[in-house]
Amino acid sequence: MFRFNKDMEYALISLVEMSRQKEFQLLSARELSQRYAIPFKLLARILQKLSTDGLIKSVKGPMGGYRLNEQPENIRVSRILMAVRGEERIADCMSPGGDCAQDKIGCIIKPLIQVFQDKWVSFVENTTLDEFTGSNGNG
Amino acid sequence: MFRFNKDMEYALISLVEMSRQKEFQLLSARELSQRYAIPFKLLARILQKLSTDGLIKSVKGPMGGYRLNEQPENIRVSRILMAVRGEERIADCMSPGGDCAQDKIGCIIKPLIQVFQDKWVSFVENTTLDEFTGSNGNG
DNA sequence: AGTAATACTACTAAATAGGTAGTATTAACG
DNA sequence: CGTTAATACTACCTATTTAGTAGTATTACT
Ligand code: FES
Ligand code: FES
Repeated sequence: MFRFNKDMEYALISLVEMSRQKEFQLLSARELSQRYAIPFKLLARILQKLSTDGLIKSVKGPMGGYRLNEQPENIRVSRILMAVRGEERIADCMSPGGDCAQDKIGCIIKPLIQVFQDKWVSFVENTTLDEFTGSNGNG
Repeated sequence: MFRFNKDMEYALISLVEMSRQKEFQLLSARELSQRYAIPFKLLARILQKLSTDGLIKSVKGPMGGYRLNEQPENIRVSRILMAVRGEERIADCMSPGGDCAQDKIGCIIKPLIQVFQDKWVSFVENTTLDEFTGSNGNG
């Protein structure tokens, strides 16, 4: 609960790495997979999602690979989440029209859940990739 | 990923309900279980965790049950999380001494993960139960 | 033609979440 | 003192989600 999963971790690693490439220089799934010991096919699938979204650009064939399609300062964490995981809420009842079983008497914790949801959305909307690419703490 | 699970949902419902009881009045697991259609044994186990933590007080025997052991304004969400789930981070590498596989070259996304971790902790530390007990939005 | 890259889909394994069951302990009440 | 209704604890099972594997198709450089 409330944990980054591997897909997001791999997506973030890939995007940060790409942001460090020289402009228009491509980075292949194979290269990333080996550099970070990430299962190749798994990583490829994630990169394809980022590509479908338009966050990154893909080039097929030998010498192909991926590169960022946006400036890091324009890449919001919310967009990465959307590309990799699709639309997601912190609880089912936060979906449009969604609700839990206690609708008759009114759910007593919905306001609480809503506060979490709003804060979360605000956070991922206001956090961009470039905030992290500069400082490379070891660890 | 980043979703409330049932345990937390049930814990929150229980705590908010207790905060609405008259002072020192007990609420039993059976009553809560029926009122919210929550599996009894499952709910009982969660309440026992809250009791072990000291968040709520338990009374055994007929006429027994649970009541809040703290003022709602002193119950931080972080404490509820700790009682129900134990120590948890948004990623393994956020644990003391923890790290991902890329320690040689320095993990490029650790600063990013750290930002999330810090913001998250700050949020759950600064959010208390009483912020929600007043407004009971239906839905 | 051969090869090295992405694209797509189906499947499997591992981990987590959610729920069930049974027994022990405690205390009110007749 | 026995019955009963409550919490306390532990083991187990099932369902869902996460993580990883496999195979094939497509594209384009050489
Ligand atoms: S409506 Fe969200 S938990 Fe009840
Ligand atoms: S140290 Fe946290 S993902 Fe690398």
